[in-house]
Amino acid sequence: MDSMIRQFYEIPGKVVALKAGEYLFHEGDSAKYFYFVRSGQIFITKFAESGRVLSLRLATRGSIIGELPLYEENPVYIFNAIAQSPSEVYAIEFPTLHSYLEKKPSLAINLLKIIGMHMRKQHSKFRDLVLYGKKGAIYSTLIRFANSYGQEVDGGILITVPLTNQELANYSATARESLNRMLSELRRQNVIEMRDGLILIRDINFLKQEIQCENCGREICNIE
Amino acid sequence: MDSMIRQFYEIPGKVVALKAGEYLFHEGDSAKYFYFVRSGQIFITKFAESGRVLSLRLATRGSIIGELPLYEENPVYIFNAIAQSPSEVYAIEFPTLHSYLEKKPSLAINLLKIIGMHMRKQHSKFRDLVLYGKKGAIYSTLIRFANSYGQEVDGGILITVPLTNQELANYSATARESLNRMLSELRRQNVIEMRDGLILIRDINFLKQEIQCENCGREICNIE
DNA sequence: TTAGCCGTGTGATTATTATCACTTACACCC
DNA sequence: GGGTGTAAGTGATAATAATCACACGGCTAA
Repeated sequence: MDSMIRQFYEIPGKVVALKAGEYLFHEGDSAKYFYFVRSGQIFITKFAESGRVLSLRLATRGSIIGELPLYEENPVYIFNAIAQSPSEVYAIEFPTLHSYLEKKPSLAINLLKIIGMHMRKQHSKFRDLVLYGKKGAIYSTLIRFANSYGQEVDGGILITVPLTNQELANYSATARESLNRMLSELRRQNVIEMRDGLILIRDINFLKQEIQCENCGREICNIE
Repeated sequence: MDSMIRQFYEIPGKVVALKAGEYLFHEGDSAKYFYFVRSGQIFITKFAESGRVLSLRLATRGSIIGELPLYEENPVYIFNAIAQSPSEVYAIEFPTLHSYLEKKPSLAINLLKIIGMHMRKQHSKFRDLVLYGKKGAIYSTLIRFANSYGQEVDGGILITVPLTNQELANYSATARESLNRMLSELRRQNVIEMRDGLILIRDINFLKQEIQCENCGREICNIE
């Protein structure tokens, strides 16, 4: 993925540094920049009027952000982007990106590839949620986090991002209590365990089986 | 949308004619062609092992199909495409499309625009389902069909595509019986009515309010 | 040291949705 | 006209998930 991104560094833009918790943009803001992440992690979320929060991605080095309104008339961000940890992003103005895309076909094709990958991710997430309910959403989220931020340790895969139950619930569009109960159940079944406040997945195959994972690969089945 | 598609006609390809009910491709088939629809309507669906069917789109004139695996290593269709009525599609081989995209930046940019639009559609569908449950999925499906295939008539908007309850349920990932009950409820509330086997939406604003429609416009809120 | 806050865990209850089982309605064909 | 098939409609029940209420533990700031 990094190789596809490299090309974008040649486009003039600016580096933006963010502290943990700082917003890069809010949904509804008029959209001026296309971003990609140089370092750190960025939450992508959406608010519901009811007060609920829907978490969509946790972008990391090499992820692009804010690409959706690229060719809109009055571009507006439809998500929030919030730094989870201190982060740096590279910001390119839409008109600048437009002109480079017109001049450099290989750049446009790379962007096509990246966005195509995003589509695939979304489809697979949609599938998991729709066909296997909340359980599907939660198991799928765990697998995605493992693929993006998992580290092989003795006993399984450690998800190296600290996540509260509430945050995990936001990713699976679930009530915190429901998520909590399902995690307890998984713990009882020895599928996961907690280690220093992080989740250790002991039996990822169990999760995959339950949601009839199509083994689409880490390129697609991730949370970035 | 048509203007964006016109360019693709200049690429060498072949016309494929389909009878109603005929498959253009099955999920799992190795993918060789990128298609766009010249006439007729094409169902895009996905099967679950449980026997359930998930309907995703009803493509029509100007819609592109099979774009997802365009840049995959071993491209495979991940959906089924079935003609709903007698249809014609234009088929372009992936390598041919690749070379044209490299030569004509404006073509790549048009494809970017189209795929970007698809992303927006998907996101809004995901939102409706996730935040407002099955009711959200069903109301959203009705609104999308109205936007794509609705005709203003006396008393409301007539959805000019014949749809069984089962088919509608597949679009909303709902049990037929649940869908049926919700439609009955909407009929009782005078929000919809049946006319010659088609659905007439008498009060689309009711549907929009219930799911906190963001009024994203027909370009996005459709089923194509 | 202690009060306050935050996150976790859990029981009880309610709301939503699926499933099962069946009836009715209608079109089509012999 | 009767038989067959397919879709619609509906009651009863079960499964799933949300909501409400509250207890507990750990951390921290006064």
